[in-house]
This record gives sequence, C-alpha cells and structure tokens, in this order.
Amino acid sequence: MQPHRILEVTLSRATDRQQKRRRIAEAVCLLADEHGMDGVTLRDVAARAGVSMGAVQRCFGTKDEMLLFALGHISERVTERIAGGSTNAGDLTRVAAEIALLDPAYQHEARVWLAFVARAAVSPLLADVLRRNYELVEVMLERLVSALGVTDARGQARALLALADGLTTHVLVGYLTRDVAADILKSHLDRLTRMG
Amino acid sequence: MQPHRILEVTLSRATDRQQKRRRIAEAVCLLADEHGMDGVTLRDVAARAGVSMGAVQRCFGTKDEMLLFALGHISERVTERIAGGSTNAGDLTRVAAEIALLDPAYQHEARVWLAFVARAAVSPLLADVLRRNYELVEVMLERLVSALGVTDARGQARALLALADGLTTHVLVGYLTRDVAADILKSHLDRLTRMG
DNA sequence: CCGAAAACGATGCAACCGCATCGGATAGTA
DNA sequence: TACTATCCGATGCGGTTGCATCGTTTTCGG
Repeated sequence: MQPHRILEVTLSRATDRQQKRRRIAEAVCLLADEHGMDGVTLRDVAARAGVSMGAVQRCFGTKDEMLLFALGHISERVTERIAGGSTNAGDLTRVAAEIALLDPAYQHEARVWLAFVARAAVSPLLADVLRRNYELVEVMLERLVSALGVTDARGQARALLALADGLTTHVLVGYLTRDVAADILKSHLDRLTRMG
Repeated sequence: MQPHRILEVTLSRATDRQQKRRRIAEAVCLLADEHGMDGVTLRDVAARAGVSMGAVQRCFGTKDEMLLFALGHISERVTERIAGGSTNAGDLTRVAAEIALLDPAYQHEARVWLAFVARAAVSPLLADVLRRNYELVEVMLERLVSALGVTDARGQARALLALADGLTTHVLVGYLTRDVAADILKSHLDRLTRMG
C-alpha cells in the first residue's frame, strides 16, 4: 500500500478518535450541567456518550485529561460563537449578552462553565485553559469597546467581562432574574457608549 | 436540682455544640480552599477539626447539613466584616474591596466562596442561603451608592456586586492579577462617584 | 489471506465514600 | 453509690470511585 493511503487511514482513525472525544466531552458537559462536577464519573460519562467505559479510558488516559479536553471543547465552542458574528461596533450588545450567557438557551452552558471555573480554582491545568480563553475574549471585547472611542479600552473590556461573568453567576444561583441581569448589562453598555 | 440549674447546664451543652459546629465549619472551609468541594469528606473534615468522625456525624445528621451550616457560617462572617465599619459614603471603596475579596488575606475565603457557589448552582438549599446573603449585601451597597446621589441606586449596587464577584473569580483562575482587578474596581467606583 | 496491531467491552481491584451501629466512657440525678 | 441518659470514638457496611487487566474481535499492512 502506498504511503498516501497510510496517511489517509491514519487520518481517518485520528478523525474518528477526535469525534469520539468530542462526543465524550459533550457527555461530560451534560452531566456537569445536571449534577455539578461531582456528578461527572467515568461510568456515567460513558453511559451518556453511549460508549463503553473502556472507550473513555482509551480516549483519555486519565479523568483529568478528559476534563481538560472537555473544558477546551466547550471553551472553543463558546468563543467561536462569540466571535461568530461580524465585529461591528453595534455588535457589542450581542457579544456582551452572549458572554453573559443570559439567554435561557445558554443556561446549561453557564452551569457547565461555573462548574469548570470552580474546579479551575484548585487545578492549575484547567486554570491555564480558562485563562487562555479569557484572554481571547478580552481581545475581542477590547476591539469592540475601543471602536466606541472609549479611553482605556482594555480596562473597560475587562470590566465588562467581569460584570458579565458576575451576572451569569448571580442568575445561576437565583439571586437575580435573567431580565434584571439583562437590564443591568444593558445599562452598563449604554453608559459605555455614551462615554465614547 | 432547681430548674434554673438545668437550664444552665442545657445552655452550656448547647453552647459547646455550637462551638464544635463552628470549628467543624472552619475545617470544611480549609479543605474547600485547598482541594475544592470534592476534597471535603467527612473523614478529612473530622481530622482537620481535630475531632472524631462520629462527632461530625452527631453535630450534623448528614453531610449536606454540614455544608449548609458551613456556608451559613462563612457567609455570616463575610457579611459581618463588610457591615462592620461605619456605613459612611466614603466607605464605599472599602466595602467594595472587601466584597471583591481582593486582599490577599481573603484569597482563601474567595476560593471557599467559589466552591460553594458552584455547588449552589445544583443545590437549591445552598442556593437559598447564598441568595439571602447576596440580598443582604445588596441592601448595604444600595444604601452606600444612593448616598452618592446616583439614580437607580439598586441597579448600580447590583452591578457593582456582580463586577466585584466577577473580578474575584478572574483573579482566582489567574486571568487577572489582584492589582489589575483593584484598578478596574477603583475605576468603576470613581465613575460612579462622578455620576452622583 | 495472514499475522501484527489496535480497539473493544467486561470484569477485577484497591481505595474511598457517607452513613449506621456498637460497647464503653462520662456526667448528671437521686 | 447506684441508675440513667447522653456522649464518644472506633469499626462495619454497602456502594461507588478511578484505574488496571483480561480475552476477544476488528482493522490494517504485506
């Protein structure tokens, strides 16, 4: 068999592996959403993903590796969605709302995110992934904010990011309603726009 | 023996109980700070508190009750510290800094708080305690903010609370340094003051 | 077509979990 | 001093955890 055939096959296998990895990562997110990070066990993950436990072990040498990949997976998805639309100045509102995950459809992602953040506080590896993700979002936000003509765009971007995250958390624990959080976010953005 | 003697003894016993409860709660916080909520097991808690496992079981019927009490314990402590100083208008800076737990001495409390918040997202009982605590802080913040002559003091108080929480989280995962977070918070407060 | 290699799912394993139970130590009452 | 009720710490128990190991099946290169 020719080398290029070998390459094909190898790639195909690798692709399958990656697909299975992603499916497992999805299962991790589902469980983390439902029962928190404690509810993420290898057996339950395998059952949710519709694979055997051995498959999970083969895809990820250890549970921590699995969680690391899962965090990277969801981070990637969220970041891509945020960066998805055009980066017009008017998109700041949309972007901010998506960062805050205020839409009910994103409630699940918000819970997963919170579970990972909490674990990242005591797991340097997870923290690294999270930090990288925040820096990516910060860059995007800074661009949008600076387009408003605001001074200290970076600081304002960071503040907006923190505000959005805090609001998400407060909604999750039931302290604020989604509507109230959305109003607060909107008010903040209005003020930011007025500043420019 | 007279009834009042009985009352004395009973009270003394009850006091001992509460003291032991608090000591156990402290141990819970220590462990949650070091290894996250997963690291909080009855055995480790007992060892940390310097009591037997049976003592922990006797103080709290179940693990959830223990966690519930521990959350109430730390919430109370933080809230009291925040409300401790006089509520002058100038104290807004101090209060905000203490809410954000930016001082390195509060780093541990911040980690514990995050661990509980994450669990509260999937535990209604914990969420109730947390929500009550947030509402308490909100009232204090609203009073301070309204003293600045700001319109929509409640909304601004909520925004400030969310910003502080978000900054705390971002510092914990290593995305922001304490100094940067403090600057952002200060900048926000300055703007708020200028608004009034 | 065949042999090596990889993937597979099932099962085993030691450690740990929360909780229940137990006999003995202790303290309060008459 | 006896009696009793509470407290105490140790141990047991069923269940679950993450991970290792097994024989078997599938896949792929020659």
